[in-house]
Amino acid sequence: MSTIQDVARQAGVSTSTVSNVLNGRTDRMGRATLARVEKAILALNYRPNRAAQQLKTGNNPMLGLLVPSIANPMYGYIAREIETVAQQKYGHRVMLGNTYRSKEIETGFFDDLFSHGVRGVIMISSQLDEQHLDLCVQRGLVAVSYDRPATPGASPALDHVTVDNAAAARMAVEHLISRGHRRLAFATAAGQTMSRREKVRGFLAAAQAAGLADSAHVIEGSMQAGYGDSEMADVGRMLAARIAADPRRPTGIVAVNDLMAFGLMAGLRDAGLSVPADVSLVGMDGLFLSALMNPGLTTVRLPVPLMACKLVERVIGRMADPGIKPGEFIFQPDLVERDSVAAPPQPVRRLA
Amino acid sequence: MSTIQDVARQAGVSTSTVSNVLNGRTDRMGRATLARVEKAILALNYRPNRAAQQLKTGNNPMLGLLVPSIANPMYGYIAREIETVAQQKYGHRVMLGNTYRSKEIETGFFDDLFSHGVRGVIMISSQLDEQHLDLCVQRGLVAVSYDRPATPGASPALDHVTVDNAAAARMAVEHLISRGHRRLAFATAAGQTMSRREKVRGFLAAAQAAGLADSAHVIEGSMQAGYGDSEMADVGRMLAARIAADPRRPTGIVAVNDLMAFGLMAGLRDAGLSVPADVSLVGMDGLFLSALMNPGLTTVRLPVPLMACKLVERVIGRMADPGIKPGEFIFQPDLVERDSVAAPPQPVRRLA
DNA sequence: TCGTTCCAGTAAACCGATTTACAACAACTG
DNA sequence: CAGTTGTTGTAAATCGGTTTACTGGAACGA
Repeated sequence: MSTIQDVARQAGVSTSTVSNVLNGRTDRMGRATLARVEKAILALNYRPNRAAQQLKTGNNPMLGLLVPSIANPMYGYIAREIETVAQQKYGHRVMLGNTYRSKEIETGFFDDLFSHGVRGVIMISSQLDEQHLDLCVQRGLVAVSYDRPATPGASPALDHVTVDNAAAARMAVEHLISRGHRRLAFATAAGQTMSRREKVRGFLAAAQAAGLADSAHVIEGSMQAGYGDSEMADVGRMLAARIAADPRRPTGIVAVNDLMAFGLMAGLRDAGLSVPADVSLVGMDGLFLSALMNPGLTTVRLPVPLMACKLVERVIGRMADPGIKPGEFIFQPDLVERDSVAAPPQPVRRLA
Repeated sequence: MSTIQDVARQAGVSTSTVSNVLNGRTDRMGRATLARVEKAILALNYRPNRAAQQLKTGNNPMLGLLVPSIANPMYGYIAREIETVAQQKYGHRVMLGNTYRSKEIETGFFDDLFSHGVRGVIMISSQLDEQHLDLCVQRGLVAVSYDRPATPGASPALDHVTVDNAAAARMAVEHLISRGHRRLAFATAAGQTMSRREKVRGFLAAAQAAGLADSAHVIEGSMQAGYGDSEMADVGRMLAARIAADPRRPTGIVAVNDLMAFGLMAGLRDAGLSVPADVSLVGMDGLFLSALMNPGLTTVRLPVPLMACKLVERVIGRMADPGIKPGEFIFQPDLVERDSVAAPPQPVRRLA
């Protein structure tokens, strides 16, 4: 690997001049000098050593990206978008970490970000407890959080980029109601996250607004590990068994996310129930996989590419200009209709 | 952020001594001194600056990880395993990049690895052309490649960790044959990769061995973008339409991977065909999602966690000891039987 | 007592960039 | 001609660690 000294020697100038070229201060030298330096850079295939740059300047064109589990297709999708815009639009690389929703792992990741001189991080995780985040923000990290609204009253030290989760739940409920459903359920996993809480709130509010407060319930399955990829679907599957066993079961179910919906579909099938003939189902996320399910899953789609752009734009923007105040950015989802919702089954009238 | 100087001052020793503590050379000092230094480190919550360490020592506890697209659930799964063992077992972080199977993007990633002082990279991508890899290996990168066997004759500069793709295809074929299928197809996407080539070879060989050479065909769908996540399923969907339209269509299909199988299932359904009543289907990969499909997808499962361990072990091992020669590590897959394979439909006997 | 060895620890060079302060020298200006 | 300004460039300090070569003193042996 060649160094700035090699380039300087080759071009017959000082390292300062090479550095000036590197940093666009080309007005400080003659045209001929500039040309010589550029030629030398090309000839040696020179690339500045980031470690040295960073040591001196204190920052690193890199972003931290924390996801609960990159094996979750939703997080994989978001991560793809984030990495792509960070790289192509801003020239930043990304350092990836799976947190498994563990506070210790998150804290360890922050430590490593610091020691690597990374100053910005995108957090895809919406644990209720934000304290350890505040701590790392105090230490100087620029953090942007996905999928959780700002905690009212808490110090707004983070940016929040999120979908309107309550609206998403409302859209799902209204869709089911418009098809004639009256007995509704919201299927979710144990473990509070901000987004789940918001979705539950939206679900309940929408049901109440339609006068269905008494026949809308939240069903919660427990998770062992607590992060969700395959486990989320497993929870759905178990939940489906519970639902199927209930004689007064709901006819329309809203799933907290697509993976849960996939599990629910499989579980209902296991129990001999048909979607949508026996029960209708609406997912949330809009994974490309939802189009491949049988039946195709009706789902509330998040504008992932837009949100990813905003996430990256905010971290990098705020790293460049610390004067920018953290903000909250709420995106609107939309409903994608497929085949998992139909009219509720006609109750079989018992002959007395 | 506190520096080694702060620690030295606080403990009343020189920076060399602190450095010795940091690097485990505790025998070079008295017990009391060691204790003072350790106390100071704790008190200041000191973490060494990686950039400075790296600048001096020339390496960085970080790995590059290249995937075609992290939105592909299979790559997400592998990436999760890799990141987890790299971090937990070896204390290395990972820098992630989506290559979209573009040689330019890959090369750009290598450049950035160099400038960040990263010396090891895991490549999940099996393009036929390995030349640009050789180039970066020459420059001193330790590269480990997933899912491609070593090119015979080529310089074995890389480690190769791969599943026995030919055997995987053979298992799928033999399973179909054991259920009575005689007309077989292998569904794949355009664009040669090593693993696809091997699978095709295994498919054809197994068919021939069973005396079915004339009724086993490879069906190839074209891709625009060329990397595969949602696109791979789209190709499957299109391919299914083509298959359904064929009066002499195969009764048993092996898909190049699970995503392709998902697309195939959806496409066959679109065409009014039933899996497995009309056509049987075997996938490859063993995604957790394959268990959620309707019907559950029978698939050849790759031992992803084992392979991920080996990948990480090899890169890090070879970075530590350049004397280790690159090797080839082949893992065996296994068949997971679900509900997408049945006996072929009885041909309807036309009344003459 | 002198010379040697060992122990505990330090000073200083170095990794590869950035940046500040300054130096030549030419060209104006009054 | 002396003084000012502008242009083009450089020397050297610095970021935060690692590592080599060395030092002061105690302990030991002869």
